[in-house]
Amino acid sequence: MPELPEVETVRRSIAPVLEGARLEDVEIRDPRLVRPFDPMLVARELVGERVTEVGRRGKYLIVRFESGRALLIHLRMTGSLRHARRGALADDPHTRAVLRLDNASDVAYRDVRRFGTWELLEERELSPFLNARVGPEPLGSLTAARLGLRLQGRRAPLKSALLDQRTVAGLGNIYVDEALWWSRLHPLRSAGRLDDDELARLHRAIRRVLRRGIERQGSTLREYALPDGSSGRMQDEFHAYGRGGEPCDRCGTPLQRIVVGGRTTTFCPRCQSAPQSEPAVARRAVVTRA
DNA sequence: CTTTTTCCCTGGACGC
DNA sequence: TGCGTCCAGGGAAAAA
Repeated sequence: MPELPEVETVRRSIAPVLEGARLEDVEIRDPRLVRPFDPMLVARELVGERVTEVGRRGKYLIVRFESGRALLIHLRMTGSLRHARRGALADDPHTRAVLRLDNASDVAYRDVRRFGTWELLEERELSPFLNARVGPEPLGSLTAARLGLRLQGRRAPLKSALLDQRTVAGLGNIYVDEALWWSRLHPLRSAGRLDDDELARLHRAIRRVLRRGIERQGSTLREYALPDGSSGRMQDEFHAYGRGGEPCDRCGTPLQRIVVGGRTTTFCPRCQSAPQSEPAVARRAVVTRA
């Protein structure tokens, strides 16, 4: 599942390919990708554009063009970008769109589950679009105090608040579970009730797991791959995600698997204990044996 | 306003 | 071998 480290890895790999290139042809095979717009019209708008910069905001890839317009690519669950010589990726049944570049190569968009989206925005639309959906960049100027302000007054479970992209940009199920494990915070803690020390731990842990994720070029579980088809290696360093029933790397207690806000959540019931003051929250949780 | 629920989508794993 | 069922989950939209 592409989260901030995966999207940033894709950005870094694909930027040198796209920047300066002109789109000679654009084929949008899956109309769902650009819904509710007409794929033929979107493709026609893109042809002839020259890429000036490939950026990222949260989990959005931002392909900027000379005209000032921008193509926002969201990979959602199983989306990926591949780069190869012309025509090499055309036969893949999961290729949903192809950008033909003027340097004799193609960038193909693959997406098995078709949740991904492409949005072509005018220059003036870009900031409003992103600001309405995405909070501060955790590897940017986010401080523990600012994180505290984002969580202030929120009664939702900490896990749910962190998955909300407006709280902090770019976290998904994997990196939230990892950050909560590192910060020793229970996923069902009320989001607005962390003290300063806990906020500092959480802030540090979020930055730690995201930085490490980028260093390891993301986590490859099934579909995620770099544009050259290679895999990330962060999955080898998971302490919580997907490890229900396995011993905690800190204390040996079996990790527990629960569902929070419809998302599978794995944590250490000993290291990440809920405080006495919030028993009602813990009791409401749906707990299943790992 | 906030929070929760439903829906979208495919393919791999699993039970029989 | 095949079929049915469950599960993975980001985020928009609807419901509460």
